[in-house]
Amino acid sequence: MRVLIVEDAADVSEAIAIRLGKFGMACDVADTCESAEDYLAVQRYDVVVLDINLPDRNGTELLQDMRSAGNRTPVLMLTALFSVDDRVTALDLGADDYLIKPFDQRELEARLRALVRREAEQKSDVVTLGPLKFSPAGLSATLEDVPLNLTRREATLLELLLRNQKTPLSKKRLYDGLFAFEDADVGVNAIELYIARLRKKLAASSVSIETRRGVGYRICNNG
Amino acid sequence: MRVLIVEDAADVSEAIAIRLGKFGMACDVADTCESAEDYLAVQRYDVVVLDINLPDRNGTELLQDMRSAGNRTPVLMLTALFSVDDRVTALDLGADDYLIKPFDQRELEARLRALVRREAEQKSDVVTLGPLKFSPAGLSATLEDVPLNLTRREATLLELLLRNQKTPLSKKRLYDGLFAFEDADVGVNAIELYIARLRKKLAASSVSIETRRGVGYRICNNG
DNA sequence: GCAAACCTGTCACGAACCTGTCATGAGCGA
DNA sequence: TCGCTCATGACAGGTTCGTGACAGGTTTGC
Repeated sequence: MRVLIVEDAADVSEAIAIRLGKFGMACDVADTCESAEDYLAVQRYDVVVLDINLPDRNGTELLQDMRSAGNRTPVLMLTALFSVDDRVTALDLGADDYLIKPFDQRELEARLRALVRREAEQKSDVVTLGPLKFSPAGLSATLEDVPLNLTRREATLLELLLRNQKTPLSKKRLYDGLFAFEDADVGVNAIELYIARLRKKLAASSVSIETRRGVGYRICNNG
Repeated sequence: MRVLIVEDAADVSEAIAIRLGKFGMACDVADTCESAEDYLAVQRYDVVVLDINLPDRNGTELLQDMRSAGNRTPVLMLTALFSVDDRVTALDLGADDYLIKPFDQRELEARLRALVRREAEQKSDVVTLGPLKFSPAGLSATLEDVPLNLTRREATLLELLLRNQKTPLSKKRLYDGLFAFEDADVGVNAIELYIARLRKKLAASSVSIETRRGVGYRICNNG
């Protein structure tokens, strides 16, 4: 899951990012509306945490721009001053939830999960490919009903591949799904590594990951 | 098991919470419809105990909102004035059970367990895994018919694991099932501790708790 | 009321495992 | 054949997990 945190107080955003990171959420941090727009232009997020008070513009304006541009990503507003008016405005503009500072980190996490869950309720079902079953709920997979022991990264990668069986996924795309910007120094080679590790675990079955040189990877079943 | 108690009489809600707490249920208390909605937005509950008479709105309205928002959490209505009309209304709106004040605490417990059981489609009260039998009513378990001496927390954890044998449960999920919001400062490490303690008690049997690093825990029987 | 027993959760440290880099070699296309 | 992309084993570093010891709190029994 990928989260964009738009917040100018570095200490706050960092605390959030570290904490969410521990629960497997990939966090990017923007400290102005402008940089937030850059992030949003480049990357799809599962949810956005948006402070109202930002140095360059008001967070509600950013929200408004997002919505009028057709961006339906769930947004959680965050602010110290949240009058009833602000709150109504925010919700009317398309915010999905709000939280008043100071807030409890655990509550933030819970609300984010609730938002994402609401969004992902439909696609949380089990994905199947021949003898391979993947359950996003527990990040677990079985091959001919024998559990595969996948690590978190392996599971994420497998999910990406399974959800896009038609088209090969470029290494870039996989990379974006697997790592946040802050993992900036991770080499692209890491993707190859995880593909190799997945292949090893799938070796005994009819499911395989095929390479399209210069294009990407695709998972398929030759059963 | 996680319970939301919506009741404005503090003495009543507190009594319920303390009592249910002793049976390993993590209870959050809301004294208005509004705060109840906040809780519901943030946290998944196994069951809601809902008073009809609340200061801000009628409990049935809250119930109606929940159902129309697609929330299928079992609800037990609670009230002093329960005419047949009220009762019919409540059930029509999607309440799963009702109880007339004053009521016996033990009856409340029993009904809550029944509701949750119905939801989990458990035929019998007792959950079994190989030589391990768990009875939620008394929070007691036996291993090869020898009683295991479980503490409240251990028993709650075991129940969570047993009711979700298919998918590994994340530490976060276990945490949410074990602790209420008011236990806010408990560290995540506590989960590891209780897992260790449970393992010790299960050591002599074929039942074990496996770790999925970075993903969660799962109980299974290697008999 | 008091004391003993027990439950609960923190801390700290070591072990186990995951993660990503590097380096080397294979495979493919031109 | 050359140059590139990809595959994969080995390894270091970091993170997550397991567990013993302990302090504070609660329950139990007297």
